[in-house]
Amino acid sequence: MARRADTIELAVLGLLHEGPMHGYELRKRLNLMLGWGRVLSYGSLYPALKKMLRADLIREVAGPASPSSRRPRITYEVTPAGNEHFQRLMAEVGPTAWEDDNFDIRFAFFSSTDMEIRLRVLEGRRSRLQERLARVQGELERTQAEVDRYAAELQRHGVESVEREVRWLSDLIQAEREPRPAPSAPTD
Amino acid sequence: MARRADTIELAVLGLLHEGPMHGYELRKRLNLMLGWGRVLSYGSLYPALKKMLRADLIREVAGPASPSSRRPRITYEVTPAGNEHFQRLMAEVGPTAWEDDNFDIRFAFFSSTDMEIRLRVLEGRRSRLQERLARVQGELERTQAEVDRYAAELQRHGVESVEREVRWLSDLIQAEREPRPAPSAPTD
DNA sequence: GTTAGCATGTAAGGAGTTACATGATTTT
DNA sequence: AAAATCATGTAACTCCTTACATGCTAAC
Repeated sequence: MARRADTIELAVLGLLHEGPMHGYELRKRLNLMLGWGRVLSYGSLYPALKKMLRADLIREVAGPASPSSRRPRITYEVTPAGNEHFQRLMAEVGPTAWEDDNFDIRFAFFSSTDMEIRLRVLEGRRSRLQERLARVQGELERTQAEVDRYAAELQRHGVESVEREVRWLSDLIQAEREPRPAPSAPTD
Repeated sequence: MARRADTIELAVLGLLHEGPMHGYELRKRLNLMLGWGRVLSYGSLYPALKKMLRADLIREVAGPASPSSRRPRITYEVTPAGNEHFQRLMAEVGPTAWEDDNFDIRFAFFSSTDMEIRLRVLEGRRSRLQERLARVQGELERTQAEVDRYAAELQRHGVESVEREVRWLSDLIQAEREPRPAPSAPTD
């Protein structure tokens, strides 16, 4: 099943998909990629790598990729089993929280999957957002008068942001469905 | 100092500011208020209430607010010490992560603080976002060519969203600075 | 009469951060 | 020569979620 911890595995496998890397570089790339949102610490990355090594999802690369000199860096690459696991995680349909938490990472590695899965992920996210939107707007109407001015503004801004994201997803879904890879976005 | 756990305290104190409430209701209101983002479980709320009770931030309300009948609900109210603590948390300048994590909650309770603090919180958030924006955009330029199509689109969307939020904050800051609260009554 | 919602709590466990420990190499 | 950055790792601790335990009342 889709556990919480699979997030790191997904990210690591996705990055190693591009080529062998060692832990330090993995962390840098990851923190760059996530950008906004939490940064990953060594305290979670290295143990995760060890675990993945034991599970045969990744393996150490034999040849010393760097000429020599430096401290022995441990460079990893994906195993066939790791590749399978990656595809499974990319396609996985789990609890809402899991799918939402991992949307960004999945999206970032879309190039490494099929269109079928890309569409499923995009549409899944869109429908979850729309569902929440409906729920929140229903609650807004019900409690309309009694809410504080600032609380209301926060709600309004939240709704607006989510509506924007839904539009973004819709554009992406459409672009995904169209055969030709359009050069630029139609603007907003 | 500002610890991670203070988030719940801040939220509870802010809600109780509106009037006495029991745990169950507190949780409902909170999950409504947070809306998007994680929901709070009883497993964290009730222990937190106990802890706050011990710290004399809240106290049980004597009079049975509800006629009777129901299971004995424990209704809480804020103590003077709790009120002080609330104001301290609202004004607190801590590590970036803490301030960012708590921005929404603080904003939702803006009515319970002074304009001075509101401005500080809004401006603090804006400058942190702008800082990150500059950093990410710098990195985008540096790595421009080599990034994956989807990863790039995610970055672009992220930048756009943050830019929007900066504009939103700027509007709020300006509104806060203007003497007249344009649309409706001057105060509450 | 049984399901759903109200209401409060505890125990176990997951996940990740912080802080510590260590040492080489490059830049200033 | 010092400071920054590369590089890997461990241990303790925090915080929260899940699952369990309990029992009442309202609605269907």
